[in-house]
Amino acid sequence: MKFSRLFLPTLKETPSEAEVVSHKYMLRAGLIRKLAAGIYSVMPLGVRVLRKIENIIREEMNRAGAQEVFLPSIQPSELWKESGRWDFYGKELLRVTDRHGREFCYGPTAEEVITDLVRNDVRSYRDLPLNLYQIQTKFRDEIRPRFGVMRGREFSMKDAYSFDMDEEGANESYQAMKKAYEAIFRRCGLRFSAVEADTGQIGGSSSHEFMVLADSGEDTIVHCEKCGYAANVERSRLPLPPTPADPAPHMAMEEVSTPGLGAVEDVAAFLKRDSTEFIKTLIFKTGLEERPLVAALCRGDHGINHVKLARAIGCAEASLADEVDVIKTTGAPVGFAGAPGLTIPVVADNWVRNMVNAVTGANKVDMHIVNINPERDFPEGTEWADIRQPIEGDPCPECAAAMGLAKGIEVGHIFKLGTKYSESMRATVLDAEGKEQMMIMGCFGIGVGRTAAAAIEQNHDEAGIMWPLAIAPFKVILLPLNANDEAVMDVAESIYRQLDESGLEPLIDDRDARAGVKFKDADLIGIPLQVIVGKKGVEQGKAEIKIRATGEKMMVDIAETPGHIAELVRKHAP
RNA sequence: CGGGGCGUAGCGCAGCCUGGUAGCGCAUCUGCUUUGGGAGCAGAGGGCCGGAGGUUCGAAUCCUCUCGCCCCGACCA
Repeated sequence: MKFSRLFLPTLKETPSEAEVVSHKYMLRAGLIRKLAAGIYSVMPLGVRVLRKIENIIREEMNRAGAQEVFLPSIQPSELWKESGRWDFYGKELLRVTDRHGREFCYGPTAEEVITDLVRNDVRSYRDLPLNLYQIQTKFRDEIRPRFGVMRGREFSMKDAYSFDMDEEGANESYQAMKKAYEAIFRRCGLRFSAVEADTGQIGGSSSHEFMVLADSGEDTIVHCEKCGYAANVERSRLPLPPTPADPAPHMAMEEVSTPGLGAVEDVAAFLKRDSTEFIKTLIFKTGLEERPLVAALCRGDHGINHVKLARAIGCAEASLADEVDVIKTTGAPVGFAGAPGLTIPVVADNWVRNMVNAVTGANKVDMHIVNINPERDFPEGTEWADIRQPIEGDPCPECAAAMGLAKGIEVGHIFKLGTKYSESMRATVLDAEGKEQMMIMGCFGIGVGRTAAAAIEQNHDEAGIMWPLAIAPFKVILLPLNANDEAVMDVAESIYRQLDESGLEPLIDDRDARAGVKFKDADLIGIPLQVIVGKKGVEQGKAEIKIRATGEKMMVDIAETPGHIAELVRKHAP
């Protein structure tokens, strides 16, 4: 491909809307342009990257026995009403009405459509297992799209759905997908972690998220260097705290005045106690009728994880109560709540249980209690659970080694769905005895554009993108520095032809531009290998090869350049 | 949804407070020079100042409404 013919408008300056690196470079390198909030056009260079990723996905999905289909993006409301999600999905579902007044939605996912397809055409256990996937545009009307294609509203996603006769088969399908995903992201050249994840509203027994490790990630994960355990914080398991070998004797509770001090840190400083000796009491709304408000407790230096709490309570979503509810339930303004005397249900984090002579709120303005001992002083019926946010250095649930925290970008998510959709939509097959059985389903997604963005987050420098070879839009860029010098152009073109014939996907910067411009653009768009052809080099029969990611440069004989490139491609291909 | 910010040429911005009919840098086009890290000089094109209404002799500028975009926040007691 000739640079002069390529629709590749690069930008010297970053458009003001971009905040994160991947977004900035995707705009500057001419990969995407914004049309509306969270909606982007993909330009030729961007399309080449997406196709690379898609093809890796296809190869690995096919290898894992899945078959590609292509489902409609516009889906009738009837199916969504049948699954119960027409009402449940809320405002993220973009609803449209056709000229006859029939309701449709733009598919944010395709469980309904695929389940409908399969239930109509699969009748026998002999047809299972079945795994169907597609790469399709999805639309989710996010409250706040941001970071370019990282959290867009319209985006391309690979979604796969597995159908099995029984649990065992479903597990096999799940494991096959997990293996395929690992292969996909490895081949894309990404550093990633498959972490245990929350199943959220979808339910089911297990779920893994594939996280590309990057500081700009929106998700936090805990991971153990020693044994490899890794989980989304929302799903993190924390072991019980060590029992103190020689606990101090329990002293009598006592109220102390803490005028105007509600926050743990302030009270701790005032009482000259460590925040680890505090018990924090938070009031949450549950949305449940039988217990609309719940008190959640954790150690002073810990935090409550809302998702873990919601799971412990058994509600859809737990959010902090407002001031009015706090006063109503505790009798004191925000900052002075404590478990003793509370009449609402109390859920306490496991790490609070064996605290001794701790400090907590007294449910009175400007008062705290010292020497509280949970087993002795907490209300009858207090529930104990793992509801807190992990912190750096927490022990691993598998091997007890200290764990670390990291930020990640969720590029893939795999779920065991169980019979959620096969039940609501009556997707059954006949087993060997001729009895109807619910199909056991799984679903598996990969964000294609997000994978590209994540690759940039992980592979860039001040000059621009450094594409991993496997997903680079071109593998090599030729930079003839003197477009007017026939000898230089001849050499560059001859190398270009040879690379092209070897399938090495070269791009040649044939523009009549200054060397600096070509270097800057080449670095920005991040082609992994650069071949620099200059006047002096040509006179000596040499060309220069530069590896974008490392900056490594080497002078090679012109005749041997294509061979060298081929060798480098072979060596650096993951 | 709440809060903050911004809409002026393809991109980055100034002008607005204190109304007088739009400017800078980059990019684009032409010519000459230059040519291994975003060249220099000379010239040129390109904007109903997001939109609507109002105030005024006169509005990018003041007022009202509206649309769009970006960022922050779901309260850690």
